Formats: sequence, C-alpha cells, structure tokens
Amino acid sequence: MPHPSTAQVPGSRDKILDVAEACFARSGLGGVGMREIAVRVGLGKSSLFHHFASKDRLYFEVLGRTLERIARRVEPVLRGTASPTERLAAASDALVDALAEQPTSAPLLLRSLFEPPLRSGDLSPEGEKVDRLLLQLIEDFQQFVRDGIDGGAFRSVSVPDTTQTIIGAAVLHFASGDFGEQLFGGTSLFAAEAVDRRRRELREFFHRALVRDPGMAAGPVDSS
Amino acid sequence: MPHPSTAQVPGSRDKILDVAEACFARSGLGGVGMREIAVRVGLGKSSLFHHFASKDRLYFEVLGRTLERIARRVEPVLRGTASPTERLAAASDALVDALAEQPTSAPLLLRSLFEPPLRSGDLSPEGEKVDRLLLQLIEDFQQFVRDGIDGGAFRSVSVPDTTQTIIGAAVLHFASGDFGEQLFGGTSLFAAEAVDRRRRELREFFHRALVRDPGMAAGPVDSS
DNA sequence: GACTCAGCTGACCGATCGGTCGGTCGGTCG
DNA sequence: CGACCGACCGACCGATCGGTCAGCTGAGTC
Repeated sequence: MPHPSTAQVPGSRDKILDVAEACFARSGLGGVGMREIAVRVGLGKSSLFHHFASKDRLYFEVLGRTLERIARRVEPVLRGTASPTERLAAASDALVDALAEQPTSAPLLLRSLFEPPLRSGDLSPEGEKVDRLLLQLIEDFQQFVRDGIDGGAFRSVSVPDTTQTIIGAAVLHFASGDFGEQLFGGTSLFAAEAVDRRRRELREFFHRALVRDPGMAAGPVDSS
Repeated sequence: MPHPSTAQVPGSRDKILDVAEACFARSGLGGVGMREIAVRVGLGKSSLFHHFASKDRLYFEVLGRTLERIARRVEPVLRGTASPTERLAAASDALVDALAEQPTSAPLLLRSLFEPPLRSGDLSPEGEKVDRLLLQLIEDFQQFVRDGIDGGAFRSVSVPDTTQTIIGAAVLHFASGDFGEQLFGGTSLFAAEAVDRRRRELREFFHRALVRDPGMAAGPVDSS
C-alpha cells in the first residue's frame, strides 16, 4: 500500500476512470465488464462499486470528462469575437486538436450515440450532466453557423445539416480506428504529421464549402 | 450444403434476416440476443441456429446484404464515364439515396466499425465477403477521387482524408437516430423532404469543397 | 406401409454478466 | 484503549448469454 503521508498518489478513483475510459472507447459500454476494468486497475471488482454506484454511472462520468475536455477547447472559439470565417478555421482546428489529443475521445463520443442508457430517457445525475454538455456544445455550434449566415460570411446553408456534416467529418475520422489506419496505409491517425494533415485538409474543406467568397486561404492560424 | 429445392414464399430465413437487420441496427451485435430475434420472428431460438450456424454468421450475412445494396447503387456511378464533377454529384446523391432507402443501413454500417468480430481478424466465409465488399467500395471511391485530381477537376486534396470526410458526413447523419432528429426539431431524418434537403446540401457542400472551379451549380450538367 | 428429411422445438449447459454482502485491514480521533 | 471509518476484498446471487441436443412433425418418395 502507498505511503499515506506523501502528496496524492494516483488515486484509485482517477485510475478507475482512466482505465474505464480506455476500455469503453475500445469496446463500448456493453463490450467490457466490470471484472476486466477491475483487473486492469489492479483492484477487486467490488471495489469499483465502492467508488461508483453502478456501471452506468461510471460510464457517464467517463463520458462527461471527455465532453468537458472537448468543450473547453471548442467553446471559447465558437463564442469568440473573430469573424465567422476566422472562427470557422479556428473551430475546425480546435475540434481536430481536441479529438487528436486523446485518442479515446472520438470513439467514446461516436459510440455514445448508440449506447442504450443515453437513448432511453433514464437519466442519472451524471447522465443529465452529459446530456447538458452535449446539447450546449451543439447549440453553440449551430448559433455560430447561424451568425455566419446572417452576417453574410457563409452561404445560406441548412444549419442542422451543416452541423451534422462538420461533426460527422471530424469525429468519424478519429473514431475509425484500424479501418482508418488501413485507409492511410497503416500509419497511425494520431501521429503528429497525420493530425497536421487532417487539420489542414478539414480547414480547407470546410472553408471552401461554407464561406461565400472563399477567395483567400483558409486563414491564419496558430491554435493549441 | 446448398439447397436447390426450396424457394418458399415468405421464407423463414429471409424473415430472420429482416428482423435481425432491424435489431442489429438498433442495438448492435452485442446489444440484442438470439432470444429476442427469435421471439420477434415468431420462432423458437433453436430454429435460428437451424438456418444460421452462429450469431456472428447471421450478423455478417445481414451486413453483407446491406453492403451489397449500397454498392449496387454507388459503384456504377463511381465507375461511370461522366466527368468527375458530374460523378461527384451523382455519387453523393446515390450514397444519400442508398442510406435513406433503408434506415437500417447507416447505423449498421457505422456500428460495424466497432463490432469486435470485424476488428479482430477472425473471418468466417461471410466475414470475408463483408470485408471484400467494403474494401472494394472504398477502393473505388478513392480511385474516383484520384481521377478527379489527376484530371484537374478537383483540388489537390489528400485522397484518404477526403474519403473519410465524405463518408463520415454522409453516413453519420443517417445513423444519428434520435440525436439527429432532435437536431432537426423532431422531424424524421428519413421523411421525403428531409432526404431531399440532405441530398441538396451535401451535393453543394462537396461540390464547393472539392471542385477546383465550382463556378456553376452542383446539379446535373448539360452535355454540350 | 416404411423411410427420409427439412423445419422446428423446449429443455438444458457452461460461462459471464452487474451487483450485493459480510467482513478484513490500517489509520485517526477522543 | 475502543470506536469509527474509508478502502478493499472474496464469495456469492439471479439473470442472461450463445449454443447444443434429442426429439417431434408433416410432406414427399419409393
């Protein structure tokens, strides 16, 4: 057992969250058992229930952490005061960076669309929080697109459709795992140069697709 | 061995496939049990194993059917002789139509990225077939993009990145289920006008993003 | 009649699931 | 010292999972 006096050791609770995040991202909520998580943490299965009331609560807490991490990057950009065209480039970069920073994020997010506890309106407190974070993020994104259209910077597109398109293009790539790596000839999607390329490609793609007069380049950028 | 004799009317086998397709699309491979499928078909669970050797084989056969349906629509367009710009619009339309025609297709496809039996290289004969169909479709798409670039019609984009982007944007929308409907104010993603809008939005989006001189509309081009 | 055989079934199996329970251990406080 | 406490554990529970098996049925064939 670790020394009691020293500064905080990893902390079992956090370690459980980390391990569970990796497991849920790899195999989904139903695809991994509490036993496996416990073994990987190095605890007995019962101990997990000492820290988290149920598997669902643990799952929601993992998902909430991830959403917060992404929102922390993207929200400030979306709500910034720069021009819509500049914000589009910056938001695209921020989204790519957020998803690339933690390879678990995209699979976790994409899978969450399909996990039963989020689809049926059950809602533990943690579930509420996840729902709230996600809706906030989506709403901010839609407002941003609306601003761009109203100000004349963007074409007159369907706001929800564009939201779906952009999120789909950004998230699916980093969630495609082995399939994606196969597409890119076996190199990791999360290698520095791969992320760089993805950032450039997506920024240009969205810029041309959305901006009414895409004459100049997709914009100066130095994020992260 | 093959069964040359029976091509019965309703056919239990086909009914099992239909029910299983709906179930797998809704809940994923692990999220639905053979018991539930059997009940919905109106048979005993054991009878499913009379028609399909295992759950995985049933799953792969469902997935194969879906992939064939999509390929039947999209492949001819990708391999057509029209100009890359025309083919881009037609392929986008074909993809949207294929995914909208059967609401189970997109969830099934997207989920398949995450299902264990496809990720680990196990491969029953049906699994092989699914793998082959998917790789063929992807390869044809990449070849189409490559053609467009080489011929000067498209910008000089990264081929795999663009593949990921387009597929992600098209598939995720129709796989987003309740979440997507919420985005669109509660109306079904598969209603006729919603599909029409999606088709227009996506065609225009891809056209502007990819075509080097997107001056004219994305619609069908008059053959001068 | 006798025999075949596809379609189907209920009873059953071992494994695994999420979750519970009673209890141990070490540290802290009065 | 004894009381209390959070962290942790092994054993166990009922339910459900995919899959097996012996056997029933009814139509087709000689």
